[in-house]
Amino acid sequence: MPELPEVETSRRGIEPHLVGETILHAVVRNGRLRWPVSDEIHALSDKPVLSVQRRAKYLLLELPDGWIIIHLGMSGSLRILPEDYPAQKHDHVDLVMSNGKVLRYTDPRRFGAWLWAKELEGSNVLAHLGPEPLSDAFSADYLREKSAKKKMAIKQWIMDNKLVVGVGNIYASESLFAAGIHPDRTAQSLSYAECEILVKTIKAVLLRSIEQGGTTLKDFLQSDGKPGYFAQELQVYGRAGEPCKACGAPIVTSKHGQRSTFYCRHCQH
DNA sequence: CTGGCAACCTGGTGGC
DNA sequence: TGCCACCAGGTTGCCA
Repeated sequence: MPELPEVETSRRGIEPHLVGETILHAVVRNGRLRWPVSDEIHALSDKPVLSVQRRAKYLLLELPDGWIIIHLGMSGSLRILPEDYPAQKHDHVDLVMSNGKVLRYTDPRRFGAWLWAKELEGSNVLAHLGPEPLSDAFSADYLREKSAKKKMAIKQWIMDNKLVVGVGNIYASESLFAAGIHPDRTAQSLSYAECEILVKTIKAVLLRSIEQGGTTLKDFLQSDGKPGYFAQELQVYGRAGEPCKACGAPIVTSKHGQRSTFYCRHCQH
């Protein structure tokens, strides 16, 4: 479920329930995630939450002596629940709060992560990440310069976290469609004008999805249990064989790396 | 350094 | 109903 808009939606959903409250302790039912849940998380006790932040697709809970770093992987989600709410099969981690609620992490595929870092700068997972897509650092000048010698397909390149973070498989296809750029184009082949358009459409697509509360695919729910509504606005993702909303030609699908790509042959060049 | 791709894990779907 | 192949929102790590 989680691309950047889903993570930001989760962040906004949980923040008011955590900041100013105290984590009494954690309950780790299954610590075998992408990496083992950090020892410091098992050992949490009586720590106030100072802030809830986000970097790329990582959620960052600031405590007085360090940071809880959470990644939702492919199938993870976070909800705020009453502390006596029964745990289900894939509910792997709870943070039990002083306000009678729990932050519950559910992740069937266990590709997610719960890590601890004393300082964010010392975190392996956050090192080497590119700029945030919604920041001024992600600009046409930047994209053009970084792409000058890249022969990689632009679809794969915009999904590379070293270039820019937060553009996942759904929004890569959606952004390229909105920009009218064919996903097979090499990164270095984009003109400056195309870099400008692509940067602009990536920001617009992500912002719009955040406004809509993320994309509902399979079972993504916001932290209050409501669905995200961006799926209704998807132009190409998951629409193979259906008519392009702009020209009526059938949307086609292909692969870049191991990931499905969706595009319109007529509208994207 | 780059690019390609297998791997991590579970569940849902569609074909036979 | 059963079995099996294949698909899925992300990221790392190993290989050539």
